[in-house]
Amino acid sequence: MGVNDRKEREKEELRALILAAAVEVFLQKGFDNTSIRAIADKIEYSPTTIYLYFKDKAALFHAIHQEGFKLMFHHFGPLQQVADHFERLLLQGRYYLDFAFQNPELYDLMFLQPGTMEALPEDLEWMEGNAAFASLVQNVQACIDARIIWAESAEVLAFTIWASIHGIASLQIQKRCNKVISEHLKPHIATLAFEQVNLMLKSYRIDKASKA
Amino acid sequence: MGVNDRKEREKEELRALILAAAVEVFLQKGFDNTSIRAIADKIEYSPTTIYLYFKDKAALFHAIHQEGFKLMFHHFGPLQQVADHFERLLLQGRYYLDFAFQNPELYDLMFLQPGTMEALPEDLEWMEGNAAFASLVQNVQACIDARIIWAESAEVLAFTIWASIHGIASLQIQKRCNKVISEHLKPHIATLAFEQVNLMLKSYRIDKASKA
DNA sequence: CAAACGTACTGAACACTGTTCAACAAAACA
DNA sequence: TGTTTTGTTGAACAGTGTTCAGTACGTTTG
Repeated sequence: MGVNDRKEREKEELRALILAAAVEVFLQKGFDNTSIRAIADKIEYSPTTIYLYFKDKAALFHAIHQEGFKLMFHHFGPLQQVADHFERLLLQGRYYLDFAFQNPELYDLMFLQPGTMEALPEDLEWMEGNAAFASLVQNVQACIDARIIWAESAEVLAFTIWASIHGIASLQIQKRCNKVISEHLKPHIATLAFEQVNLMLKSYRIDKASKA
Repeated sequence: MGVNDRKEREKEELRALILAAAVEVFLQKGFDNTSIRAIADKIEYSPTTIYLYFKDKAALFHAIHQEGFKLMFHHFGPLQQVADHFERLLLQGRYYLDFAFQNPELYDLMFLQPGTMEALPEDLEWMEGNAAFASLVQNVQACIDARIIWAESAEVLAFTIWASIHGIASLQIQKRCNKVISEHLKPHIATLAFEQVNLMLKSYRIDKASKA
């Protein structure tokens, strides 16, 4: 049955085409101004066609949000080469912030838009988010096991770390930073953020002096 | 001219009526489902009338956001009675999180929705946010001056504190918490958040042992 | 008191949005 | 060749923010 194979391939291709166009429009015009009709126009198909490949607009945005996570995991790739546990944890924080600052619209969709969570397919788990958080917990646990840092619960500490870094990213992306911070500090927000991450993580570090 | 006075009073009253209805619909139906027509229906006026009192939907939401800040400042009221600088700073963190958890929709509008910032009247300053941040900076500065905590810059530390707490509030309100945190931790998110605030603030405290 | 004015208000319309459904054309199969 | 399946779409529905010409009423003036 070579015919069915080809048809399935073509279906996959059109789905990918729609998704690519959706990402493009989304990154160009932002969340609120991304309409089904605009996406359809871009690929020269009828708006109705999109509904044959995605249940509704929420499902389409969920697919975009998945692309965002793919990109983020790709961004995290180099971490696997870092052997030192604490260094790896530090870097993950930096890479996370890097990703947020470099892809504000995607970060918004992944971690800020509430709709993205409400539209999880069939109320299943948030796989992408869980995977990302699990990798953070794992890195924290490695530090605890190696007695580099101390914490009662790796999960709680990981959540704390995540919240702090996310807070900076969120304030920046949702434009609360620039309205509040002094003019002379604005160019250094990214630097400040990194220093903050370092400082926070190091405050959990077991003091080597107290060991001796 | 008693007539003009009365007219101005009536105009003010209708504006207040529209705003109250807008807040009510907003708190009931959420940001996305608050339509001009729904607000107009509630007060039995034509949708067109609303545009005689508010330039557009963004201006109306800006007014709601102002109401939110009024409520928050009211929430902060008891702080003025707290004489101990460090205790006051701690409490401000708790009250801020309290406010966020108790008024998620308002917090969303005030600190998360990007539209709220883009629609500042005539690109002026973000007065409400600036005032709130200034009060935090002031409390931090008081702690620094009293040599309770150490920091190079009160503003930078205030920003760091704000970002951390906002991060927790943001993850909670935008529903990323419940999807990622273990089942047994969920009932304690608020508690965890408070402990996190305490821990973070205390890590900046000047160690009394090192003084001696 | 009656006519003119000013203004608070509105109905209808425009251009958009997401979404659905009956209709159609073309490809696949018999 | 005739039938069925499949991919695609135009038109429509209900909703959105917003505008503008028009109305109706309270106030001021002649």
